[in-house]
Amino acid sequence: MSGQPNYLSGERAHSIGELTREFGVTARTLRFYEERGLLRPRRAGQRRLYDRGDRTRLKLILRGRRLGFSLDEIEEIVSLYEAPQGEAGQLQLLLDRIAERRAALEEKRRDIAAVLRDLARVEAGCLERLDELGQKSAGTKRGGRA
Amino acid sequence: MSGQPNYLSGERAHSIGELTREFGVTARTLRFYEERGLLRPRRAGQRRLYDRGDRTRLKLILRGRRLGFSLDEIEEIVSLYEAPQGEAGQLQLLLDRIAERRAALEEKRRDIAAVLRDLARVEAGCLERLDELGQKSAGTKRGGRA
DNA sequence: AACGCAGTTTACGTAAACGTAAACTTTTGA
DNA sequence: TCAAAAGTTTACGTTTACGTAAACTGCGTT
Repeated sequence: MSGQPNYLSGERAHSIGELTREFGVTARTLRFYEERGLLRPRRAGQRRLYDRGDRTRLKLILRGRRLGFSLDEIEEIVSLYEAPQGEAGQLQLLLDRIAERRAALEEKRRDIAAVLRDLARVEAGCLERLDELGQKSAGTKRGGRA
Repeated sequence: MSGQPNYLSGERAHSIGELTREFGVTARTLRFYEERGLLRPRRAGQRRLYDRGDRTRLKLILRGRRLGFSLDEIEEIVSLYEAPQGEAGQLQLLLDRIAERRAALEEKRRDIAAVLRDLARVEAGCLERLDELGQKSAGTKRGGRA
């Protein structure tokens, strides 16, 4: 528990190259996210330095991306995590926005469940059909078990 | 159970305008999906006629879209549902593709769970803070309960 | 000194998924 | 019958999320 800011604490900051390898994104992507205001790494001269907070943000961003959110939406979501502890009105607004996001996520969850269910049905049909074929083949070519 | 094709059965086919209203998409979108091969409504002269099958496909497409899949991925998913009942090799391939899709969906599911968990944490912090404010306000201005 | 490597800015290019406008035909209600 | 409404094709425009290329800087080798 030191009051030191991140860049003075034990953990090393990472170069852009390290980040690209760790997260499987290109440097262009990281710079683009910065340009969009989604990331704000500090600098050592020109070079960007990404600390733990930046990596956390990036994880959130990529999670949102995998879920098909636009960068605008991602920005909104990420901003929820870093809300400024305002007064009652602000807090209520924040709660409302959280509720909205939750609703969107739960729709996605239902969609996923539906697709998974359908896939399971197709798979079952597939296996059944394979089983039939197996039977036939077993009758036709004398053994069955190779 | 009639052997009749859809367009001879009881249910009416729908115009493009009806579809746009039912699903909240533009006609442009429906034509675009057709151009991409995702939909194949039959025609009465020039006009498109969408039957039950087309509406089912559209539902699948929109579900995929909400989940952030590209139209290419959606095409792949939808094609899984209408696989041609091939022989063993084909079936195995189909099973493999189903497994891939399932994996992708389950990653999304985990991502959703993670975001929901984080949102719940932020929400809890929010409520706690609101509670504190409520206490203070209650002490300050004599009543508390409005 | 020269080189290569990682990083930087600037700027134009691109694929996906439609939006929008024009010009035309077909349906349909008054 | 005739004008509005709905639908059609064709074609260019737009936004998002980066890709790609050029030209430059600083640093550690060799």
